[in-house]
Amino acid sequence: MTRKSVHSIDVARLAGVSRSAVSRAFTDGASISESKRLRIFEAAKQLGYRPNAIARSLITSRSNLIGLLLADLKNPFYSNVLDLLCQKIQRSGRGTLLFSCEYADPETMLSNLLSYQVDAVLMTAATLSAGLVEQCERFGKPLVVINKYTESAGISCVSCDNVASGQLVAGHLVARDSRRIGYIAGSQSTLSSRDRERGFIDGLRERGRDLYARDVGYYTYQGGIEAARRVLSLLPRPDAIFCANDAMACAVIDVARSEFGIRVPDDLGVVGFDNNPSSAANAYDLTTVDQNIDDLTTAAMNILLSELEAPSKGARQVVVPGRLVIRSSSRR
Amino acid sequence: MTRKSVHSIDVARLAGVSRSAVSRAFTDGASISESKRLRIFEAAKQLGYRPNAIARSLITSRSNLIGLLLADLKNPFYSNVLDLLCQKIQRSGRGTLLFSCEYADPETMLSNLLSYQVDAVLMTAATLSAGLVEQCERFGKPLVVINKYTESAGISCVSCDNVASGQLVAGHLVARDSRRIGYIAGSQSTLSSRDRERGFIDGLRERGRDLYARDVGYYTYQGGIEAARRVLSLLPRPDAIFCANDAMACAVIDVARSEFGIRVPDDLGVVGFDNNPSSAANAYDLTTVDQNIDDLTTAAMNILLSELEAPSKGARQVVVPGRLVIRSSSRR
DNA sequence: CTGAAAGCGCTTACAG
DNA sequence: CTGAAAGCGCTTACAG
Repeated sequence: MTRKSVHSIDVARLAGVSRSAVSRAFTDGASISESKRLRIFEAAKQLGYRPNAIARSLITSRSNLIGLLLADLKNPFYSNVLDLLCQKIQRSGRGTLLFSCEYADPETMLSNLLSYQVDAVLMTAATLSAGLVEQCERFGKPLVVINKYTESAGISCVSCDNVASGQLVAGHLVARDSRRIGYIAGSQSTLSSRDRERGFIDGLRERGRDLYARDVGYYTYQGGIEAARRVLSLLPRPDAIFCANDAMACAVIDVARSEFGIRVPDDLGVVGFDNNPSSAANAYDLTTVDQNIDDLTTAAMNILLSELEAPSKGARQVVVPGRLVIRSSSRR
Repeated sequence: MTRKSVHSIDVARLAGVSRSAVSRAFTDGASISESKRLRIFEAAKQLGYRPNAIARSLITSRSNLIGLLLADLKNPFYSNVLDLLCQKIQRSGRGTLLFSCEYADPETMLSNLLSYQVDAVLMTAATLSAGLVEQCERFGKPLVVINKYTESAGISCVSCDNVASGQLVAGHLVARDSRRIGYIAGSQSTLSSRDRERGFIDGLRERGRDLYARDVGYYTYQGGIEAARRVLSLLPRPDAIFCANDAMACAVIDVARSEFGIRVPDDLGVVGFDNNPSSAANAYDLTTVDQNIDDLTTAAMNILLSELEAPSKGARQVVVPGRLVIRSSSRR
């Protein structure tokens, strides 16, 4: 049953040509007569032949594979990023080799990726260790990082303009005349949360306000629940809270309504970050910052592709503006 | 800068052995003395060598890659499935080659997968066409389908027990004494939605009830909104609605509360399917059926791995029971 | 246990 | 445009 698989030589015989010709028929821009190419395609179709991408990779030293290093796929932000990246990689005629850093060492996963000779690496997981960067450099593979950057390093990275987005939110909350304004951070260690906070605080200061309260929710719904309980226990109560992501913002709304009897937005304005699809649902109708994932992933792919064509152009940094989406959770 | 990459011959020279020995050092169970293996590892580490997985694949005709054919990654159910599969594939010492069928022809994507000589194929996307099955068979690659099965075909598939789960929900709603019970289907064409409906209706009948209303929401929040508007306009109104997934169930709750002033669960019990993380949030606190994704993906991997060890055992079908998670959206 | 040699399936200068 | 030949980096009988 497991029939012997078909190779270029089989196609060559059937079409009455050489293996070289078969190879050329499947190579864009190779010099081969149109009639011969057609004859070969005919034979190939009849036999169900497609070139072995593994053998091709070995000889051309281009695998046409992009390596992805991800984590936290339960978070809709990351799964949406993956979705778009995967589609864009496909559209470029390549394939996606995926490794998750959840419960796995990022350097080992990168090493796996590189052993498959991926042409380039995209990552959103893990903080950018020196080892990761060095490994990519040693293999001469372009590395593009999405939304997880270090301040240092000459690494190409694409991220949302977290500082400016924080400022946007500050402007919005001041405009609605919130007085006691809180911030719930994602985690202390991520630059994205710190940048959002920095922009937010700067934005408040510029408008003559100070941060009234601050807590940490670790980017999770449950963490948000606990932070919300602490922050909403303050007296006088905050009248607006900005959260570093949507999951925590939804938690704040839930705690406010069900445990404190606080009306949202009347007594409390709430703003999130990410614009997750579910944040738009009526029950939350959450004001949030859209990170423009489509632009983010397009920018990442553009860097990657141009780096593949002409390597070593040096690192590029792209910052994509965030878009404030005002919904009823912060109306007044 | 792009330093010449290091190959087994370089390691061999440094360690003073043959290339064969280097290869054996990196092959589990190959006969090589322990001292030599250590010496080789030493040299390899010094040079930063790892065997080229592409070359290895070519010669062994095993790529250690599992091909995934997915779609609808925006749906948390599928992104959670991907997350678990990817981790389990990694843990088996393999890698994940991912293609999305969103806006792409499934047969072409499968062909891409096969051109990379994946050892097996897992799919949740697309309905199982004859072409897909035939292609896998011709290449002698095991194929396991998750939650998208046809009634025919001798294909290994793993799915939630949709019929029994529908019955569970029926039992629950009758027990809470709902009288006018509705069902909102996912789509007519998916067997999963039809099976849930069949089990549900059977379960109602067994308890002497009939379905009071029925509509279709295409598995989306927006589709659920529209279906909810129609179903909730019926007079007398339904007093319970079972939806084929959580997104539609949340839509029903939102429409009931904000457009009809209906109290959930007091005036209307709502039950979903999937147990998405966000369905547990206070605002919905949704009763739902958990598909046990962890069991589902484990079962799929088990079939795959045993098929890789001893091919052609014939198709296996695994049905994983669903678990009814009762929350406040259906309490009385 | 060990090394020399053949070969995995392809592509690509090279010479015509 | 075309084919014969070399070679991509590895693994694995084979003989010792």
